[in-house]
Amino acid sequence: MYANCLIEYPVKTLDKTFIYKIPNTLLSKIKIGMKVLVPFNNRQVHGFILSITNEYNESYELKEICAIEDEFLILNEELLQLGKFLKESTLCNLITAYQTMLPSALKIKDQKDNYDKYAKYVILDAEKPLIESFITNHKGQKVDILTRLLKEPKILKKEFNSSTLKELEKLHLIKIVTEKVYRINKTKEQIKEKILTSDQQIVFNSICASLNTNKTFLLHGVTGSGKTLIYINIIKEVLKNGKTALLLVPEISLTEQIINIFYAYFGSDVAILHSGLSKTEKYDEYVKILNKKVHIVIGTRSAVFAPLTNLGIIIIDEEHSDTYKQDNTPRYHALDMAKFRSHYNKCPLVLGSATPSLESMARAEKGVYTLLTLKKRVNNQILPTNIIVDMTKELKKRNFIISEELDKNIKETLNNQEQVILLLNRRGFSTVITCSNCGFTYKCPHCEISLTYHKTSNALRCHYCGYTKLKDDICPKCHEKGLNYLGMGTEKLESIIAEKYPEAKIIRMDADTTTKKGAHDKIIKAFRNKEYDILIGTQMISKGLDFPLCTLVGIINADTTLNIPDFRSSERTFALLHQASGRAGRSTKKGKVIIQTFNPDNRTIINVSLNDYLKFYHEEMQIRKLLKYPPYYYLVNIKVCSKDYEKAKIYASKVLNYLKINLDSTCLLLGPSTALNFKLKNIFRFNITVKYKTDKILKKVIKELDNIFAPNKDVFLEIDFNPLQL
DNA sequence: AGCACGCCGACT
DNA sequence: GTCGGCGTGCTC
Repeated sequence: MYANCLIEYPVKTLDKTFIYKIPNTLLSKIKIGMKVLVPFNNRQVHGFILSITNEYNESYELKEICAIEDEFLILNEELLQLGKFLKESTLCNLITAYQTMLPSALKIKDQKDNYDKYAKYVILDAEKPLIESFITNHKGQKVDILTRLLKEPKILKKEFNSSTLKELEKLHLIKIVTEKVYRINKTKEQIKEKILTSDQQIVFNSICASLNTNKTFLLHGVTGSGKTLIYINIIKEVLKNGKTALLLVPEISLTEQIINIFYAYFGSDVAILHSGLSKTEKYDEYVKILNKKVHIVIGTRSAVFAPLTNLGIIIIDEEHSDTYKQDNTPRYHALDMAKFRSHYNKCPLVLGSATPSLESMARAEKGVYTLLTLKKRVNNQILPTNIIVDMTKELKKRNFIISEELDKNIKETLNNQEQVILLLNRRGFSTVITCSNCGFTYKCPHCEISLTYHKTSNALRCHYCGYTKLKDDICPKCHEKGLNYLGMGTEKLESIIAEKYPEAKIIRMDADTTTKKGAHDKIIKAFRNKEYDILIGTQMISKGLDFPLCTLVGIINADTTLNIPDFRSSERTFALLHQASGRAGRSTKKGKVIIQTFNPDNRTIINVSLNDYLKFYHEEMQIRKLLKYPPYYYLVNIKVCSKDYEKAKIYASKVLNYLKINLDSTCLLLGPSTALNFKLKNIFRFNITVKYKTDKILKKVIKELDNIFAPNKDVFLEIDFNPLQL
């Protein structure tokens, strides 16, 4: 028998299988998907067995497989195929695909010692009557131990004095056993079952009616409409059928609440997978899944590769979130992987969001996905009232940061013993020039995208098409000398607020205050327990959190994300502001949201204030159609990278030429332009973007291009299909 | 990737 | 004469 093996090195030249003879000693043990050790070019290397054959008729002599690395870690048929799909959709090496699918402790290179954790337990070693008679005839700790063991099947050894245990062991009354334990252990809690509302019931029913199909559902539910409860009920249904469930969430730390609810409902039947776990914890959780100890997996992006078998449902919560796309190789989208698994397992895929991505909504409109809508919040709470404040007017009143309206409302809310959330998204790092007099921002005439200021060249530039304009001090709209840099961090805001409202207790949550493990959870819990009155934070406070006492949300500057030079900036802004406003008034009291902006006429901001996703969606679709962006066109971004500026530049135009010749006229080409991170780690990168309608020819051409560049040493390509950022 | 083979320059 | 530079090519 012979085996085709994939070698551990992630290089193009080794991106193929090598054939080995299976020695007789291993014949019975070896299986497809196993990690093995093989001789390779006078060394021993790790590899995966991809297939086994009994045919071999080449002329050269074969080497034998040395050993099985891990008898129990096996990539099953589904995962092996999923890896191939991952390779195809991102053009990475096959070994890279399999490596990304495994937790770090099980990656092929990791010289695995033993990550398994064991514990010693005491169990009974005699019949019940014998134990009972011993108890009646004796006294002391020995009796205590035995009495407890009659009630509990096993008890941790370290709870008792070991010499006492030894005596009992000698009498053959107890035994000490070693068992594998998992580092994370949760138990079910007693919870009062919530009944679905009639709207929720309708959604639940239509998904349940399709449990044995690979339909994709888009669940568009307003903030606070109780999507989590629907997920729980569907999963219960799936478990009843003996199947398993996969729930993807954008970021675990922000979704602590969901996890806790699931632990409460399902206890040890849940495994979690995310970056916050230690290597060993992750290993444990993975092994739990592999050993079929759990039926439910909750996790972030890479959890889409969880080795669950017999999947009955896949749910992607906050479907629109950017975190589902990996931003380094392989640049996959969890949604695509989920679709593959949904087809493979013939199980439905549910995409949930209050602000679906335009791509998903468009597919739902076309009937590719089944659209399910939850229009009402549970208990019929009304959505918050949104007030737009024109900051250009406030500036004239010398209110730079807090408008009169917001100030008034903060005071009122504090007086009512209610809570305030202030959102300031300073993620827009690239300096944007805005006129403080009239709110004007520069836009590229070709791309309708904000221009970015480049200090080195003293120019404004479009990162999409390369359009460049010299820096100007005078605003072209109002002809005043009002052009200004925008930018203030949460830290500065905190001190301003502290000064303005000295009686209020303030807490800040952003990347700086949440570096430590568990810091997120601490801040959230403290705020929910009303230890603080005002929460200041970046976008991380906007998602899925539930603060019943919060009735006011203030958005300090709604424009920061709007001005990021990206065709998705409107979509992101809408999602962020809508999510943030959804934090207000989730309990009995009505919420209020104050949106401060320099662009009060901006369609996105107006639609946020109207709480109208569909209106936003339709308007934004018009713009995408006009500018030929997704979902009307697909995008692929090719970065031509080199340490040598000239080489990068020359090869970029070569790539462009190659594409021009080989692609048909329905494909549109942009660039080469300098990429957003033009010079990163001393590597220069040029962007070329292709807009296309069908990927039939395109995939082939890009693949070919990739192969042409593979042997090149000083220039390399980074290819990103469906990029979120260019 | 990593190692052998190979063909040219400055040294005991 | 020989040690060693890293260019090229191959790995079941």
